[in-house]
Amino acid sequence: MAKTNTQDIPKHYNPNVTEEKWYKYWEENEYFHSEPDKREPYTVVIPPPNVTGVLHMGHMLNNTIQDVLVRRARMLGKNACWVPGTDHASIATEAKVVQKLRKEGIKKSDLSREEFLQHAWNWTDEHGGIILQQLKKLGASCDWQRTRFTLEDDLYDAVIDCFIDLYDRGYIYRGLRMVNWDTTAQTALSDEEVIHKEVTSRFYHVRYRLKDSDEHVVIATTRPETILADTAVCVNPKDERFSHLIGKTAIIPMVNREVKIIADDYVDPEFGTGCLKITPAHDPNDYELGLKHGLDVVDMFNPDGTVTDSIGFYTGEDRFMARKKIVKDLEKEGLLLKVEDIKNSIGYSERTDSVIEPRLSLQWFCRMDELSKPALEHVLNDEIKFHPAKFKNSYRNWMENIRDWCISRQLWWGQRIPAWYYGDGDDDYVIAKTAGEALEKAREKSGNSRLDESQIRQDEDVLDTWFSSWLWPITVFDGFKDPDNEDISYYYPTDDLVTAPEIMFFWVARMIMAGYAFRDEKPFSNVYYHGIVRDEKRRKMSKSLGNSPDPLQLIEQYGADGTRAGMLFSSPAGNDLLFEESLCEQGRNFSNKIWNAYRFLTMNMESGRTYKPTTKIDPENIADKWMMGRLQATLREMEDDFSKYRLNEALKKIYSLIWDDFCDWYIEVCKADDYNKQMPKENLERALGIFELLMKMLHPFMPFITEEIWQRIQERGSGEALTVSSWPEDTGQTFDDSVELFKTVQSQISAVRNIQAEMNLAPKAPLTIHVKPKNGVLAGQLSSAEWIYRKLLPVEQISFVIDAIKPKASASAVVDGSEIYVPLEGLIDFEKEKERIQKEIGRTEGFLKGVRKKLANKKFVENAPEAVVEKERQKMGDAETNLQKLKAQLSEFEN
RNA sequence: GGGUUCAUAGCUCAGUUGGUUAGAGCGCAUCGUUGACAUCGAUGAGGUCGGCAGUUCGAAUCUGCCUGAACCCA
Repeated sequence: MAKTNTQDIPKHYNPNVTEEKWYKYWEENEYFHSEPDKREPYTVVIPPPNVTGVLHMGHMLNNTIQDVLVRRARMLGKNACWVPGTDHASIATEAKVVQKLRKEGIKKSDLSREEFLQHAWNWTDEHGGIILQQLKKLGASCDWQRTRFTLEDDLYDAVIDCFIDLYDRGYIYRGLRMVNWDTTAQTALSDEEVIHKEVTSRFYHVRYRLKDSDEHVVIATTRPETILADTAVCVNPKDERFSHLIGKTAIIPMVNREVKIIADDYVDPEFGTGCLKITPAHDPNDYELGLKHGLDVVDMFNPDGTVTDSIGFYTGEDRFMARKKIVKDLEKEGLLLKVEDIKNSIGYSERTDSVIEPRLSLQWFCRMDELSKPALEHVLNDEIKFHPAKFKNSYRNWMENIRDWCISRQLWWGQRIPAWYYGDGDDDYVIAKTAGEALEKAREKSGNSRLDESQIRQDEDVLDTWFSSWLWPITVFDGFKDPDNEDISYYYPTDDLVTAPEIMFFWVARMIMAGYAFRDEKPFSNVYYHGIVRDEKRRKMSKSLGNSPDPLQLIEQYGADGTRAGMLFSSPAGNDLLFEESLCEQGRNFSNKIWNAYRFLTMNMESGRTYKPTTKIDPENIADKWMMGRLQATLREMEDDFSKYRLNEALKKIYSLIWDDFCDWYIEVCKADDYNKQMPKENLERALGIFELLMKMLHPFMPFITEEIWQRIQERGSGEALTVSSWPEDTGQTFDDSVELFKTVQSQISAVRNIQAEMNLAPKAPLTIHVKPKNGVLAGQLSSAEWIYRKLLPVEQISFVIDAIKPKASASAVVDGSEIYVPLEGLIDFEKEKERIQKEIGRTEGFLKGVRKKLANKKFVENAPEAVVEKERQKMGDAETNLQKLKAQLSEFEN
């Protein structure tokens, strides 16, 4: 039963108290916890945020969307399970720990692996997972009992098992390759972790002398320091300028190394000087050429990007300092001929932002050719659907040109590669889960049965974090440890994955590969890509730019509901979101509107009485039927929007239904006739019943205020929270006739209001209104709706007479064939009124012109479908009637 | 260089298979607080749908070219 007459409801809604209260209540009642049962499952795994991370705007958007989907599924009666968790983010976390230790005066190199990991775990235990607590503030309805971490024991083991399995299947190999080297983190990176940026560089033209000749060649390079590691000069064989030089010997400046001038089609004669310096150790293309032509490889950099002592110049200098120095030295020797600006693309580390150094090194790779096949096929055939579908194109493009994945990282924070070495040969290793197993295998492979544990050593490196994240939909349900367990059998494949397009390759593609590789099944059915949150200048919001508001502060200021609504208002699937705080303000205002609608209803309750909300509408009341018809129509439209992941559209519809229809019209017509009286009890109970349905429809978007109102409307037991209630039923009712009639009444009332505004009438000045309906049927219907006019306009007198005559001094309007006269004796400004009507005539004539032109076109009448032509005729007829009436009204003033 | 996407009101965006006088929110303008809400209400002014051709009875919507922007991959 509804509580009665709550006088103490404040004028403004305060979300802070409510939100904390209800989140606690939901958690205590374990509404978000899921266990397998007979219901249909609905499963979402969270894109695990970085364990060291804090909530930023992107997380907020991402998790709001997931929460909307999950909450709606729960209300639809599905067994909703949203699994939260974090990943260990090896590079980022290790960098943070190293930095922290440095502040304490401890160098990583002074610590053993075990000691360092202890520090890292301490750090993680202390600071990690803050972000999960922050998600609660947002209202995220995750099953917290299922929280996982990619580096916890079970998930660690799964990654090792996965590595061993793929190795046994021939997908993993170790090889010397040119990799992307991050000199700050001092580790290899995958291609996906490199960000290419267009920059302006200096292009240095340098002269190389030729041996036993007065001639020379000129090369052009953006990296003059690597001259010291050159092992050839290359020209295009078709380039006549240089054909006589092929086979001759050039002398590398500074180091005076003698190198051959070779020929290869790879060289573009148009680019630079047409002579290319070849540095196989420090450029991927040069490396390929080196292999082809059997060139020496001279490595001149240490892992940290400083020059090695084997070169003899600039020893220990950073690569960029070495560049400055060699430029000076070359200039001194007269070998630097020219410097120009050039635009080129440079790779930067995604994590440390340092310039990637192509580096030849021995790394572990995962072959992608086979794994990618089913992953591509099942996206192209919509077994896994992308929303919006346009992302299938870039997915396909990437998949078809996929290259092997460098999975080893020269770090300690992560799953250690289960490779064990027993000798110095390239092949002297075994893959094993434990040292014991490794020893056994090593003895067998080496044929040396006397090998002991001290003679084998495990690979020092760990695996790429994404090599654990790609298993996430499987490992969160322990699908590796126990492939047939109840959880994974029930929840897998999951339903929806919500993420940003920027990690399609990092994660989505690889999860799909893992799904088919390890369970022969997709990991999820739908991928919903949302946009990137940008500021008003279209810049991506980031901490370093300082252009991102603090999400928690937004929640503090506008409420989680307001903030969620603000984010969703402008986030169509796949499009970037230009975030403005005013959107959250709009969300907050909406909360307040709802609050006050409820406040108003309670003010109409008599103390001591009980009110039973009902959804049974009064069949005699067109406003009731209209409201219910609108509600049912919106329900169906939202259904359609959800099926297309158009969450912002669904939100806008329920927003408009509550604000425009329910508050501005329905509650208004429910009010008592007399301002001093209270709303009739039946009206109030029906309004409350509709209010409850509206709260259900809004709940996935704004969970807190809806729960608050829901709990205020009636006393509820612990199983009756809105969060676990059911989504409104589609009754199939449309009430078409009532909806149409009510809309007619609405437009007539608007027309009168327009007269009030344009004639500068006081809003409450009593009016006499003569309505001249366009036909007798309508006259009867409108008469029965007279009470609505009286509620919404300051009506003194109103009539609905089919042969009404326009009083002399009156303002008038034509609404869809019906006329409205408002006598304004003494108040009317004739010029203004003429202007009003003239404007309307102009509008109607413009419209008529278009329609007539269409109908005058023989080809249109002959070719267009009959229904379309008929519609045009109808429009023409209506417009002609309206126009004629308007002209008659105007002529009244001419006499 | 290869690929993808986009261009609609001052701003942010809808406009789903071609038939609307092209819609919404914010912003703007005018008016309005004795009781639901000024975090509000009423009313209104803003667009030759980037440009040029074409297909069609009919184009914001389809095709081509041009201009401008963004993203991804090398």
